[in-house]
Amino acid sequence: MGRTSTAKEKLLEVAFKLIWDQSYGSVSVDDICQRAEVKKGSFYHFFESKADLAVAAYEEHWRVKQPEMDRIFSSQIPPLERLATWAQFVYEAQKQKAAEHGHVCGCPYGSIGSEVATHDDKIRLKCEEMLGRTLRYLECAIAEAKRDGLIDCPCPKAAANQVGSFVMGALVQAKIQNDVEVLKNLGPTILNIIGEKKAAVAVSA
Amino acid sequence: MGRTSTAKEKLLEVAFKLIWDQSYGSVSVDDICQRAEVKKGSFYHFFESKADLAVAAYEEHWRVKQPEMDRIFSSQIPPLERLATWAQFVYEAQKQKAAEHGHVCGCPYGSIGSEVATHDDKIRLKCEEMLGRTLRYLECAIAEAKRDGLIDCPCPKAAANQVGSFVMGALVQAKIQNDVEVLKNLGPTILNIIGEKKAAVAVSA
DNA sequence: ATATTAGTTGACTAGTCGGTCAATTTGATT
DNA sequence: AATCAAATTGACCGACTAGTCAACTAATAT
Repeated sequence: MGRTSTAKEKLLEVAFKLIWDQSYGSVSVDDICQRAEVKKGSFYHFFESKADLAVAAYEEHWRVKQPEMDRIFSSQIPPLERLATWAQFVYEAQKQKAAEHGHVCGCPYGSIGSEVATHDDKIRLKCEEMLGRTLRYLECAIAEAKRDGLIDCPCPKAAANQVGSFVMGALVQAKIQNDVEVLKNLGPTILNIIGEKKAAVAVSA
Repeated sequence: MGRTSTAKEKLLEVAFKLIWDQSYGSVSVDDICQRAEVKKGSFYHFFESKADLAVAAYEEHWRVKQPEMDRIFSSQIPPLERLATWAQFVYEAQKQKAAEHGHVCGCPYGSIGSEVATHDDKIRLKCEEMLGRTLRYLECAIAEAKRDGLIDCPCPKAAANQVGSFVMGALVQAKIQNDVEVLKNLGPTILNIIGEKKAAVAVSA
């Protein structure tokens, strides 16, 4: 039935990259079409609006990202090591992005989410959802660390939120200062927030 | 010499409010002029560009905010209490803003800063400066708490950055979730991050 | 009173914005 | 080979964008 096309996929990919690299408001539909080598008419054949494309682009991005997250947060890996690996991953990913684009790009959920939060509920809700999915990995790892007696943490869910806030804030700072090195050592602070038990005997001395 | 005017001050005030409430990109010069009851011609009599206005608005905002920060971080107050008061202040301020505008507004430095970071260096640098000024209060309080032996903290400056990241991230999350209650109990986590000494004897048991 | 200077005004530009649409082309199915 | 649905195209829309400017007004200092 009818002809086939890769235009939709190209649009999703280009849109996510462009919006992440710049911002939602400063990237126009024309920009996206030009970079995707797709005419605007085709754009509106596949998407109802710019906001709809953004939401779809987030979902497509997650489809690619999830396996990576599943690997980092694999049950085969000790829970605290998962968090350390994730922290390192965040740093490395930002470093690579920064090298590609010439500046720190920050968190695509946090930056765009807080940009449009007060005037585009569709995108805001999608960003909220993406954040929630990420926090679930954190909560799971923290809960398991607690079960293993590795940390002293009354509420894994609250702790996951705190860790999420800290990392998100660090990404915002890195973007504003345009300095990826802000993200170099998130790991230790994360462990500190969730109450890692350090050699307790030493404290009693 | 010549006639006097309050237009400039009105523009600064309205611009900051509007941009904070919405975003830099989605607020037009026309919007600002309309709300300030100033004609666009007058706008460009006082400011060279929209970006220039934004930078000036940040400075004007700080002029009003600084005394408040000086009071919260007064040397007369025990250092850890300063941090707790600030945490409470952030929460209360956001609650009031949210009640006024019908949605959480978040951090004017973080939100706008990360929105424009990759395509407006003037504003980015101003936001960086505003963040730096805020971090100085934190660092000072943390250093004093360390001096007083209240906390176990190797580097006050690094700790201040961590606290700043955490609070900033919490503000982003609050904005994206449009829920001010995310900010209700920042205090304890802040103390946790900077290594508050809890009854050490209990740990040795 | 008058010259000077600062502020005001509204019409104007050229370009961009998100979005529309009818005509056309294409490729897979039959 | 014919059919039909899906994809492409480019011209087009009205609204809006940041920014300009020459004419005008009014307050102040002399």
